[in-house]
Amino acid sequence: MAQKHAISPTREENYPEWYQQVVRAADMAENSPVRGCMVIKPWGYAVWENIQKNLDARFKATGHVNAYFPLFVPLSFLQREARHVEGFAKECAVVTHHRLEAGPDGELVPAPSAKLDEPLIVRPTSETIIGEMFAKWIQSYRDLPLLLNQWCNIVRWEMRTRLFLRTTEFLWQEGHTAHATRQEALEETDRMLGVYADFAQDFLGVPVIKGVKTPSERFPGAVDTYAIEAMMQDRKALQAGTSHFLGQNFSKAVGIRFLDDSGSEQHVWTTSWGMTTRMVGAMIMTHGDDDGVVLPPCVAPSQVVILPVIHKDEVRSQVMEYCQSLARELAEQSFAGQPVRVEVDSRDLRGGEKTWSWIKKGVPVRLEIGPRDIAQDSVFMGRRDKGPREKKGVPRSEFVGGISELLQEIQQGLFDRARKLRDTHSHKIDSRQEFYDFFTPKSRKRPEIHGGFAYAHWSGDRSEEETAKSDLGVTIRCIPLDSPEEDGKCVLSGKPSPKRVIWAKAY
RNA sequence: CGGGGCGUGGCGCAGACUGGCAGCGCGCACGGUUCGGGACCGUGAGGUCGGAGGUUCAAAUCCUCUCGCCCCGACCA
Repeated sequence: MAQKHAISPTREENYPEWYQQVVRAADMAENSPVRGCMVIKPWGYAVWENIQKNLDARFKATGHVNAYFPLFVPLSFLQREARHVEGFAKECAVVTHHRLEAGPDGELVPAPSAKLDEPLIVRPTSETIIGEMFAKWIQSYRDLPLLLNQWCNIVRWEMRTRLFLRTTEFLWQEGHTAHATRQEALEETDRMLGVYADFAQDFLGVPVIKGVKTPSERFPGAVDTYAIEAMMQDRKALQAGTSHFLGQNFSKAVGIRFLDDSGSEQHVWTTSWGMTTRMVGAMIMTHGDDDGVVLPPCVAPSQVVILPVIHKDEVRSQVMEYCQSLARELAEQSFAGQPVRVEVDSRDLRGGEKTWSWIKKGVPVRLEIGPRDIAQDSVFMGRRDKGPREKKGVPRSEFVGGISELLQEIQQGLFDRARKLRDTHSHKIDSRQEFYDFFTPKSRKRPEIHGGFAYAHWSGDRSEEETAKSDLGVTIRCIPLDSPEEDGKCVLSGKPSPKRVIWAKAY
């Protein structure tokens, strides 16, 4: 008896629970014995590795190089930038001792004699420690720009966590750059925002909007925070990457000075930018369906999985040989500049179960190969962007020759579908009543999927943001960079406004 | 930190009100029948019921204390 869907509940029934079940069914990650920390399992980690590989190439192509800085930051470093401390102090893990010993009850306790003179914090971000090194390395305008990136883990002691979307420890990259002029630093901030947007859209098929954050949503210590915002299938916004223009805030706090070409002392202008394992969650919530994860081909660890159909031992070697040669032939093809990634699944599992395991993992293309297909020199193909039973036979040579186009078609199709969903649920809103209606679910007890992106005017007043947040749980996600200047009135206060901003419920 | 809920084989749960041999479904192992499909039948392995103390002839169940986790809120990539 076939189930209707592989994932229960469906997105419609209970979106947050659907998400958890999808991650689980795809075997991508699970909660660990450590509070708020996840274990990323091989399939999930392979996705992250592909993200890393592609992003890293984009960083290199824009002139950045990788380096590595310590996991620990002296407490006093954090304190140097006033707003920075304020923002991060309440979520810092602190190391106070360097040795354990048996306590009165025989249990291990931190040794009083091994108390650190100055506590260390586990980095929640690395501006201060990297800035400290920058100050040593930068003397002259000839040392600039300095364009570094590091791949590492971060700890932020959040109250509530969810796999990939928000975990106490997470993986990310953080770019840190120093420039001679304000203009150069602004250009860098914008360039990296562009890199993130292109990556999200072209690689992960996640449509994003580039924008600047309001002061209340700004990175602690930044002059301006830019972000890319995406809409998930529950119509909530997810911040998918940030690029900060830090001005001279950190260079003044840490003392990063140089002599310019006229011999006068200046402070450098810095930027920082980051993207995290949250992107895996963003991708899942953008493309996933009621049968599980749907992976865009670019990021899929395996783009094609071959499922040998063997129901008699006599055909085993023939079928396996055909599958192996097909796999080799496919791997000689290329997609997005790389060899097609193919896997032959020879696990000792029942056919249906095996097929469904790959559906739940989100592999773009499945090929079922049995004696019948071999006789016709064809493949029996299923696509993850179509229904699980919507399969068809294709002549082998035609399939192999067209694999690159097929993967491209799936990649593009997923992006288009996601953009359509976002556009369908994005509206210009001009009255307070309409605004409240848009963000109020019909059923209060069990809120249905509702709302979306409201393009509405905002006067720039903080109190209006607070009203929207306390009344509706809605915040300004960003002030879109590409939206035109347009005189209007704030949808909440009626005060004059120069531009529409995006309001939404957010993760 | 405020409000709710839950800890029972690997996973999901029942049993608790009214104390009486620790159960069910899934998964797992083996055998068989099937199989271009998430099949079925049979057999089997696996639990000191989160922990400590108490009441009792007898505690998963009642009482006291304690630890942990999840959900809703505030915080957030």
